[in-house]
Amino acid sequence: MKAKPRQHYEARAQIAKALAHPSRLLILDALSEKELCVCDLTELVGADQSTVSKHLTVLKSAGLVSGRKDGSMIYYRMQCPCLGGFFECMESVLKTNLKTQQQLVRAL
Amino acid sequence: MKAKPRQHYEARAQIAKALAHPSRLLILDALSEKELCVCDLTELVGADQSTVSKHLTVLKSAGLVSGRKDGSMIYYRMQCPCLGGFFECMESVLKTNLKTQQQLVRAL
DNA sequence: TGCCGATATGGTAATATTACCATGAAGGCA
DNA sequence: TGCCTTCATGGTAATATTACCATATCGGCA
Repeated sequence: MKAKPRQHYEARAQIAKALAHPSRLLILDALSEKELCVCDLTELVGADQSTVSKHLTVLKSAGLVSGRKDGSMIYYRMQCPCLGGFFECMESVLKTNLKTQQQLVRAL
Repeated sequence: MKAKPRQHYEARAQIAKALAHPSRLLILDALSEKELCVCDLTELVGADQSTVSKHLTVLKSAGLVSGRKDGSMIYYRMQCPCLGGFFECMESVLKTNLKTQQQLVRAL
């Protein structure tokens, strides 16, 4: 591994941080199908509108979603098709973790 | 999208949180090449040994790395080959963000 | 213009994360 | 056994994240 500057990892950590909240993962999951307005997402998440708006700001700052203005509403959409691969990776990690736990239980 | 329980996203957020720190990304990057002991990683990260140990605990709890004991040392290794795909995804997001910024600058 | 619905932002309290120091536990070796 | 090295853990202070309320902004419409 060639040493990369701290800045390199800071930038990547920013993206990971944007993914590190259940509500934001839910939002991304919903947006992976079609674009939705803040009101749709607010209802979906079930939190205060301002809270959802701030989550969207985080996702947008990380470059994971983008907003399209239409009248008084703003439709958000996913910006990164590759995120699907990440979600699959998380699934496989969780599956592996589950197997590991089962083995531990069996060994009792 | 079929509605998934909150728990579903909580579990995934835990994994994303484990990735959401520059030092931990640096550690994973190093471990992607070969297994390393805590002392190697402590020197690499340049933080207190206890700090690095805690980072490793976070990564291990998330199921992203595993430790192998050898004498008085513990060698850590990556547990999830699929993480590479995630890193590529982050790269592509960062690249896209850069392009977007350049376009904004050009539009001035 | 005046009001309303949709979003964003500022303020603030609760909670979580992080780093370091001090210390504990366990293995290797004289 | 006693000491040293390696790693983990408890404590604590600084910082970051998060949620909600209140409010500002902006577009549409009467």
